[in-house]
Amino acid sequence: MLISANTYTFAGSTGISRMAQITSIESLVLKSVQEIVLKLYQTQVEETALQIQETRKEFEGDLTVVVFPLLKYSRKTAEATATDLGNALLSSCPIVEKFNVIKGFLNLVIGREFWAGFLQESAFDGTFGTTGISETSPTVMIEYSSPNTNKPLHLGHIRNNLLGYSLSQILSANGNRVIKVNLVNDRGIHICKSMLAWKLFGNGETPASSGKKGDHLVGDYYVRFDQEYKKEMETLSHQGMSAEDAARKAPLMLQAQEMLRLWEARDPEVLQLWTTMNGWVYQGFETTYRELGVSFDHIYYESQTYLSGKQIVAEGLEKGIFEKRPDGSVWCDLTGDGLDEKLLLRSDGTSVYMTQDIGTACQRFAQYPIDRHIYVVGNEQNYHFQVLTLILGKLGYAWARNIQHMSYGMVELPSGKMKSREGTVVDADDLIEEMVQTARDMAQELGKLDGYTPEQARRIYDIIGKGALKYFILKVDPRKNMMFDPRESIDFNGNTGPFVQYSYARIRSVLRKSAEAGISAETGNQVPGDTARLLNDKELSLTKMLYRYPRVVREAGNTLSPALLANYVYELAKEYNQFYHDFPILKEADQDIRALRLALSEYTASVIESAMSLMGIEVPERM
RNA sequence: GGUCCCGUAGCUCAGUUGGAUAGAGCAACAGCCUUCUAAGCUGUGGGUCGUGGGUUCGAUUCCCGCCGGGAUCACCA
Repeated sequence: MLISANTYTFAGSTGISRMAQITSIESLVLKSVQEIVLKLYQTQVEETALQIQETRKEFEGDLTVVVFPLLKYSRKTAEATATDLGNALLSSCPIVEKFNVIKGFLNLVIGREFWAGFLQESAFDGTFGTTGISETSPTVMIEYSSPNTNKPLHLGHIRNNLLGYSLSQILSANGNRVIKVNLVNDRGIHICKSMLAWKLFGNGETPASSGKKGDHLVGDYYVRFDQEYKKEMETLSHQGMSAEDAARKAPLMLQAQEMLRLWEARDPEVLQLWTTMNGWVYQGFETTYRELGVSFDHIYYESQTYLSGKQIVAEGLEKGIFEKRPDGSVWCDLTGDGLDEKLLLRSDGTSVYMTQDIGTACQRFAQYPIDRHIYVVGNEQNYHFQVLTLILGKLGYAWARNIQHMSYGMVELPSGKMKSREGTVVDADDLIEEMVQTARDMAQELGKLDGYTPEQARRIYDIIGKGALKYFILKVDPRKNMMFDPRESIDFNGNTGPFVQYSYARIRSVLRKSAEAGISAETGNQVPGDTARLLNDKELSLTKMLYRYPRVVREAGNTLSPALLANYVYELAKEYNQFYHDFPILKEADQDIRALRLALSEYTASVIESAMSLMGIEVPERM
């Protein structure tokens, strides 16, 4: 459809050349093998039946053809088959320089000319590895963040936001038109709880009067409600009431429910309070979003969309897709799909979470030409999204199949699970500040930024602290639960964001010095004509790693996994650091070799910057 | 109880559509700064891939059972 699986553009938008549009070496070899098998064994094999993979490090070669599946056609031993194939490839496939056979594995060495050509023809300018938008680019809506307005954001939200933003970047880089949306849950009983507590115990406190960040202030009253509510329940049970009754009949709970009724009846006083307190929260959220570097193209509020699902449910009821019970509640029977029955409207006619999501989905697909809709929501809601798509399908919406739940795992702490009410959450703002603080302490201890103005230094602490946090979270496979150990997250060595950033900063330093010395323009580094001859082993393996980048970007898009980029960029930085350690760059006497190393350095920096930006991580010029 | 997810080094994690002797980081120990940033580089030790079967040329990967952990099945969102 959009891009064929095996091709991509070497050069950016400009450099059209003989190699500008080339097929990857894998598909090239694949085709050759197909032809050879047809010729030698008179058999037409499917591409999927052929196995070509990257050669493992401990063997010589770049690509490996696994010949076991071909033995039934060749009717020879694995070694003989592999050797036949190898010889045939040598003559038919010019990029194959030599081969070796170990057991049933045919290891192919790709010639140096190919790698040199790759370096010469590619535009390492930030577009490398990415696919631009075209006429036929699909539109992808991606919902993430989706906070409640009764408490500040915590570590769990951070994972959601970082994933959501990174996925938008990755999908954009894969030639999609991405629309980032946020659905703010700004109404409901939990919102009323903090409103009520503020009204009863707040004494008119405002963010301005107390100096508190708005979302934190409101969150404090949410906690306060819970404390006071518990006290009431205790009193009631001392008076002989059952725990269940106490929970239901505590005055605070009744008052909160009354407040929700008034809100739905658009009581002016309640609406006023609601508008004011939500306003505080939004200001707080805005700050946190800005600090995290995430953004949205459109923000939906549940207060504006929660009614829209009711109409659709009513229509479904008429068509007999749903059923009404004697008490007036409306249900969807999913027992035929192996699930339970699902409530869609309460007996009092009010809507539930599912009703709202049905409504917003319909609204969005009507409003935008969406080809695909991704919800970045925790795996605790797997059931919800399974039901949502099923119901939309039953309602006859063909686009229901274009809905995808990007289900990510929970963040756990060494102390166990995070629970808002028990105060065991890691607050988002606190965490960000701590990481930036740590970056500062460490930089000062190492004397890294001597000579920088305080503003410049602060900017860099910011980049490093946030880089550490983002990388720590994004490097884990999003589908899996992850452990967040604060002590470990603050480590800036090894497989961490700062390690990658440091590698970048060091390259930039070399490039600055080379520009100062007039050796080359900072962006004008080009590999020399006889690169194929000059490349040493380390430079060659660095080149091969750069070559892999476009594939990694695609794979990250296909699997919706920023972790692939993190793993890749870490490997790349490690590879470069070894090269940097082992070979002089500016001090290299041979001008051609020096030019080659400068170019490789610049290309590496460019790919690091690109990969990191797809994760929403900035890189510093110095650190 | 039904459905679903997870189990890889002491800890945190990688491990491509099934492929060769299962890899990193942290932690521990030992080296490398008169040379482009040592937030770096190099080396050592560390594993019955939870467990028992099955599928096949080959299983950490696919299927089944069991053990252990988690999520969910609300007139909460």
